[in-house]
Amino acid sequence: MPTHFSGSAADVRALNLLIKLMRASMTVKTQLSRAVTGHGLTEPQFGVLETLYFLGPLSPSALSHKRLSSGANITTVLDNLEKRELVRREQSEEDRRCSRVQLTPEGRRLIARIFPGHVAAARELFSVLTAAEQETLAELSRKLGVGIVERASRAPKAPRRAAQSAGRK
Amino acid sequence: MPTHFSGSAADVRALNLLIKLMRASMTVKTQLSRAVTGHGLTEPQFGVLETLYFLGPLSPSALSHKRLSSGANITTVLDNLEKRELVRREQSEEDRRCSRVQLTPEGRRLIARIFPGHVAAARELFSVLTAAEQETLAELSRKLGVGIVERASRAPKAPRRAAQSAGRK
DNA sequence: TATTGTTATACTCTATAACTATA
DNA sequence: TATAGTTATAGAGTATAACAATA
Repeated sequence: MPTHFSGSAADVRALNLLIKLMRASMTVKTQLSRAVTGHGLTEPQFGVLETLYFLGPLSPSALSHKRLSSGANITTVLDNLEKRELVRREQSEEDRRCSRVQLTPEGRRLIARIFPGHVAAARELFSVLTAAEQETLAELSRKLGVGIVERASRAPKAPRRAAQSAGRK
Repeated sequence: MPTHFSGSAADVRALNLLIKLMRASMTVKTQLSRAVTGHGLTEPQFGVLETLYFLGPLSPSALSHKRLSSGANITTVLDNLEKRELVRREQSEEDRRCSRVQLTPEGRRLIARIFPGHVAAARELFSVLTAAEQETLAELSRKLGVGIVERASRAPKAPRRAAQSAGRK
């Protein structure tokens, strides 16, 4: 798509970056998802297991924040994982509205078995870049991701940074 | 998740890059999708319209290759676009198995209206990086994406380049 | 026989809104 | 009233397999 588009230099640069970045990330994602689907897991399911594996038991609402999806959606994904007995929900005793989601032994076993291969596959894919290039790419990605989130939180709605709560009331 | 993982230096580097790259691309994608869903389009629908807009009429099979999804899936997405009269299918006269998918005037109008804002939004997001950083990120992304695809096509199935058809029979 | 495309089928994901239980 | 989570509902995406039409 890079052709046919005429705009400012900044527009052309942005579009070029957008295409390259999306294509690269999609390619990586697609390649890596093979290992995951091979174990009968969908990508969201894998993401939830991985999150629980590294962060420990979490409430559904915490999971929905971490995974950036709605509560109802997390409920669905957890239902599917619970059917396969990979996670378990336990009700909290202090606040009985809350629950804690944790890996079952089988769930832990599965993610522990998949994860090293997942990393190895990523290492293999990334080996088309030198170590230095990988580090540069990681750093620029980090700066981009963090920068966007920070900017968004600084100016929740308005396009310019203006004191929003000081506006009309 | 970067914590808690112990592996070789290459593994740690790969996992770090994977997390940063996926997070950045997801953040960009999520931000940009708002404009698209605002027009009642899903991401796959937008992708198909965009592809037809820049490449002209294509067959469903060509679309499924471009978009990296199955033929049946493209059929579904095209059905949904056709319901809204944004694309039209025409049967080829030479090879009557084939068809050509093209934008309707409304489809062209819609994508032409959305696309500039899409680019502008990308430009705005990427402005957290300098122009030089954007170019570096694009170049490394390109190298990564192209490198993976080339490597995969060189060794279609086997992990090592060995004459596959010379194996057992 | 091989190719193009659709149908049939079956899930999973996803969101919004309404609801339950608790605080 | 507000919060945590589920249910209800609806639709879109996705894939595999079977099929039709054509080459």
